[in-house]
Amino acid sequence: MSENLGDLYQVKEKMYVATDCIIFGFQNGKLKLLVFKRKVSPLEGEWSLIGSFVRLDEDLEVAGKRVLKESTGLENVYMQQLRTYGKKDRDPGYRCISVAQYALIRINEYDEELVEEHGAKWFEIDQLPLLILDHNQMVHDALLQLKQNARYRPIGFELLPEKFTIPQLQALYEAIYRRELDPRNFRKKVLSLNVLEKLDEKDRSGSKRGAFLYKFNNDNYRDLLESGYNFEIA
Amino acid sequence: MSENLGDLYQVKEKMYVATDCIIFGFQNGKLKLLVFKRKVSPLEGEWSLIGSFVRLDEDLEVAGKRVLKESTGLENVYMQQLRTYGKKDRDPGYRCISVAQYALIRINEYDEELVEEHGAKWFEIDQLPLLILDHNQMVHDALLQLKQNARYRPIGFELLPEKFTIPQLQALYEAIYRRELDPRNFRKKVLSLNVLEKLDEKDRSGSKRGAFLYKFNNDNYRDLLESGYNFEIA
DNA sequence: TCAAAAGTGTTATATATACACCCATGG
DNA sequence: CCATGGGTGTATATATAACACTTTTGA
Repeated sequence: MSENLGDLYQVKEKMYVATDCIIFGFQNGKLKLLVFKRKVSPLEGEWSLIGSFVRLDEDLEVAGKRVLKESTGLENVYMQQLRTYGKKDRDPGYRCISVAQYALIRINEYDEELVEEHGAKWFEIDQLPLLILDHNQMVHDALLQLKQNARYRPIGFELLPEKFTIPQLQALYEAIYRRELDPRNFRKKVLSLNVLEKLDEKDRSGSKRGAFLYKFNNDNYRDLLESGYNFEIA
Repeated sequence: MSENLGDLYQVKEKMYVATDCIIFGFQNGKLKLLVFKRKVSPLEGEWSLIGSFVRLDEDLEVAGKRVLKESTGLENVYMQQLRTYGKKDRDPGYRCISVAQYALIRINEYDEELVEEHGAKWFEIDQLPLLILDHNQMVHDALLQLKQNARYRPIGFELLPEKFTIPQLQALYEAIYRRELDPRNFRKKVLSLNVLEKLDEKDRSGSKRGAFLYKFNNDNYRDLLESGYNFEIA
């Protein structure tokens, strides 16, 4: 029923609707992307994002989560619609529009076997291979939105393990913003937001001295959002 | 070819793809929306956004511009994809996803006859009627994005006539942000951006004394964007 | 003992906010 | 001559940016 003018002209043509997932992870101070090697023709053997056709009885959002689960085993992941790519000749085979969605996952939690089974591989964000169709464009747009989004919501936390150190968090923001941040200013700012809980443990993987672990406090975050504050960092 | 996992399962089903336009205008200090009275069944006589099915040989973006032209006569309008609405039962008739796009138009430039022909009407943004399907949700989302977008790009200018006064511009931002702004601070800020050209004419429609008209300087705007500046106002 | 990362405070600068009066004009 | 909206400047508070040294510890 979303026709209006369409009705008047009696032009009603169905087309394929796909969804492609831009899966971000963060490891060793680097922002990474999970990319898939196509096992089927056409374009077999080329790199692409992980996607699927949307089924008739399936919400768009559900389709995205299904793809993510099928390829990484993960559920309950932060996922957000990016935009829809609908150039008429974007897919040379047949008319197909694609709703791109991006996911932020904890890279230590995914199912490695499943990922391998799907011929997927993590690439550093600035060492991406050529992807099929408009997938490089999708990644480019997703990075831009991630950058903007990170200013207003603490989505950085979605990419870190439950317990993380402040230097790790800083490295993540540096990777997203693609610039260095001052450690004193960063720490001051992020602690002033009052959404981090300091734990008694230390993580010694990054240095001999070790850095204190923190975890994210969701309640305080909600309060903060409601009070109209924003998470602009650096 | 955007299938991947989809291929593996051989699930390939076509569906309808529509586009709906959220058309904003600004008049007498009020933000307004152009809404359409359905002339066809089902839901005949109900208010809805203006939309159409996307044709097989038509870019998504082109479909949006076509709808806008067919309903208002306008071309070369600022238009931007909002997001895609794809709940499986959003349209009770058949499976149809809709790519919402919003347009900012100069309310003094549209083709009144054409609009009337289509049974369309301007509503003030906070006096909108109930719209069909998820169209109220679309408007809600568009308003939010407009608000956020206005902070970083001078899209306010798209809604004003070519020549406008600073009080008009302020009223527009007040309508978008839904709060009052201080006239001294607003003027200072907006002039400091160096994208306004003061003209020798005055507009006396708002007061006896009259207010100087300005126009928007696109070249300086481009420079400003490149230098990384943002248009955050108030 | 030293290399390497963690942690800490202060100052300067820029930006945002608050605020009140005069100006020009048509009616 | 007065009511109405247009136009202006300054002082304060807040946020951001710049900057260098001490601590801890395993190798």
